[in-house]
Amino acid sequence: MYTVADSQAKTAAHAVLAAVLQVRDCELQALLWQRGREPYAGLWALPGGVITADETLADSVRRHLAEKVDVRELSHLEQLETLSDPGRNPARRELATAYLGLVPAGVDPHVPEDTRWHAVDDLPELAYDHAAILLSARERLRGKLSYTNLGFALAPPRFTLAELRDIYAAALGHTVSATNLQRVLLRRRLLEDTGERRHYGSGGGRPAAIYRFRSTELEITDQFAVLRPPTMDR
Amino acid sequence: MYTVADSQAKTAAHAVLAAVLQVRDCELQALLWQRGREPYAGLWALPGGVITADETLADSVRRHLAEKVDVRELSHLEQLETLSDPGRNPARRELATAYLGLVPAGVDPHVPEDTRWHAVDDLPELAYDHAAILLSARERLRGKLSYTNLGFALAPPRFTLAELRDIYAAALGHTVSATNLQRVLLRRRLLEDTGERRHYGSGGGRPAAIYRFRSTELEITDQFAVLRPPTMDR
DNA sequence: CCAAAAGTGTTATGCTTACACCCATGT
DNA sequence: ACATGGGTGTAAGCATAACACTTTTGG
Repeated sequence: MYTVADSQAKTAAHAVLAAVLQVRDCELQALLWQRGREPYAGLWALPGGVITADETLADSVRRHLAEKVDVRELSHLEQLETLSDPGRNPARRELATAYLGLVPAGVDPHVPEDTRWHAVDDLPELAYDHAAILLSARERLRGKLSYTNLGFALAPPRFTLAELRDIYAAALGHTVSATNLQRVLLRRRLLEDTGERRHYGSGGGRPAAIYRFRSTELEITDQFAVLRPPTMDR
Repeated sequence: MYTVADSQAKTAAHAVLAAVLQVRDCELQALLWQRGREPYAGLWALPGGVITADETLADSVRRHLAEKVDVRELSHLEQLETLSDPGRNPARRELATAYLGLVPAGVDPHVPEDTRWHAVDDLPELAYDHAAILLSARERLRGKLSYTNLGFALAPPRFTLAELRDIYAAALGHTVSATNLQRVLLRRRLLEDTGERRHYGSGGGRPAAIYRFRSTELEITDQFAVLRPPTMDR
């Protein structure tokens, strides 16, 4: 026989979680908050919470994130996967749908006391299954940086190629050549030159052209290179 | 105040749906069942149903599919996305997590009366948002055929290259050259020669070598060609 | 004039498609 | 012998990485 408390616990059984990533100080960092109470008191967790009866999952993520970071700063939000292991939450049965959120470099949202940015390469101990979610979020980001225009979501509105190289290098986790990055992104027509010029580092040097992304909607820019259709048909 | 009926209705608010695909008659086909009652009576729908309190989503898909098709035939099952639009089900609030299931060519599972295979290129009218789910399942399949070894899940245990070409062509929706398919899959070491030989078509001709996939676990075989790390570091 | 940073030209490489040609078998 | 389909050799195309070299500024 169910009690009212049971029924409410059951209705609250779907949560959302957000892996919010930003390139800060030339590192890929994630937004985490420190749990105050059990379970996992003191450990760090992804922001999120339970959904209400009349909102979509994406709306719910935005609503919960609003407490942590100004949601207008979110340049991209996409669903990752839904976790359903009955034992993932020791307290009660809870499904959780994970999202990837991105914040452009350069902005520094005001975050609450218990919340902090952490380098994804040097994470503290995380609660629940959040560490695995965060790493899969990074994998998704790395993949999409390569075959879509998702860079727009990590880059500021305008940038030099050296700045963009640093952002890509931080997100991808390996060095990136500004020379080759420029050619790839220009040939694919992801970038356009604004005509402005700016200095990057401290010393002298030739001023860099300032670019912007041509589109801020996600587009697939490079269909998988393998097994593509013959050029004649289709 | 909640009643027991309410609480059960609420706990039943998470469903699973499966887009089960197989190459049949050189076409990519999907398993659909025809709804008997409202809403959407007479329209075709993806198999699925609500989850129970103690199963994972993947287990639930397998359980619901067991009524439609022998689950031992399923060569692959992966999660697609979770749909959450409050209006997607007119009767009640219901989240649904969609899965992609694959059945190898050659087997012909016994299916119930109300269930039939339909060519994905020539679908009947589908209930709910199932048409969009089915098309996104096909996109996922097409992508993964290109950069993983997922072909193992569509191919029979042993096959000639001509047979494999027909399977890839049906799934990808464009012609595929057996010559080039062989070279790509052999160089990536996805296939191995069993040493056996067999005739493919009706007439004469040189007998074809019989191959099998080296692995039947999903593996990423071609990291994105673009923006890969420099060969020196990492 | 020199250092520093940006950007271009050029070459090398790897993977792919396209296609001609050789191979093995049945009738 | 010849038709039929299987398989290999080879050339061409394309996108990328690598790197030398030129350009443009500040001091």
